[in-house]
Amino acid sequence: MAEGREHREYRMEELAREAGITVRTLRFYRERGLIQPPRREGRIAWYDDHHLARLRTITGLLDRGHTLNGIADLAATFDSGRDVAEVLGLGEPTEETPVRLTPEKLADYFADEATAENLSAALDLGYLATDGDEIVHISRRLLEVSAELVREGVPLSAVLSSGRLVREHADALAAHFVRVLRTHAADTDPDQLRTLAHAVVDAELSMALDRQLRDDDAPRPAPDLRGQDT
DNA sequence: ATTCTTACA
DNA sequence: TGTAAGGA
Repeated sequence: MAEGREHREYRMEELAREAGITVRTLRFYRERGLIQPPRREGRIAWYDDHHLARLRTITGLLDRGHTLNGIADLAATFDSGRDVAEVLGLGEPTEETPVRLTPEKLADYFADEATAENLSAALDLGYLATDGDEIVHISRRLLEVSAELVREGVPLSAVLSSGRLVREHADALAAHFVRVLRTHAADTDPDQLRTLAHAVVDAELSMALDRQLRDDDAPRPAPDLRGQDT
């Protein structure tokens, strides 16, 4: 019979055996903060599937050449990350599809750019969230684009900074569209607003890119993007 | 006697 | 990271 993913608990020796490490190594990892403290019942330490998944992740990253200290940084980053339910809320009406990733897959996307600092920034931006020992990226599109930019040589830190900037402007634009709708057409279906706003921004961005790419030898200040309301 | 920690190699 | 010694 195959072992279903149960919620059983393990004592040190059993957990270590399942994870393919020694008990000494297990304690070593715990001292370095690579795994969270076990549930303590008097003298004995109880570990669960959560810890087991983490241990397998650690050995996987170790095999990929990551250093223990590096993994410790990643672990700290993930443990400090908010939970997915918190970020995704109760089914927000976004068109973006989340992507579930293992830490290894994330390393595949960004290679050595997947530093603790960058991951921390991505968590802060809300791009990434932790769900158990897995990671969730809130938008497959943003994930793919980010990976592509990194492949093109853009540092991930710069990609994330750009994301933060775009986020601010997008927030301003969205706030403006909503304000206009509520002021002049309060009865309009919000879904129509999405479509119209998308079209406006897409067209304007397209033309803006044309302008920026064309006269790059004619120095010209960037157009100001500020919501000047009452 | 068992389970885990401390300390040392 | 292994192991011996010791607390609970």
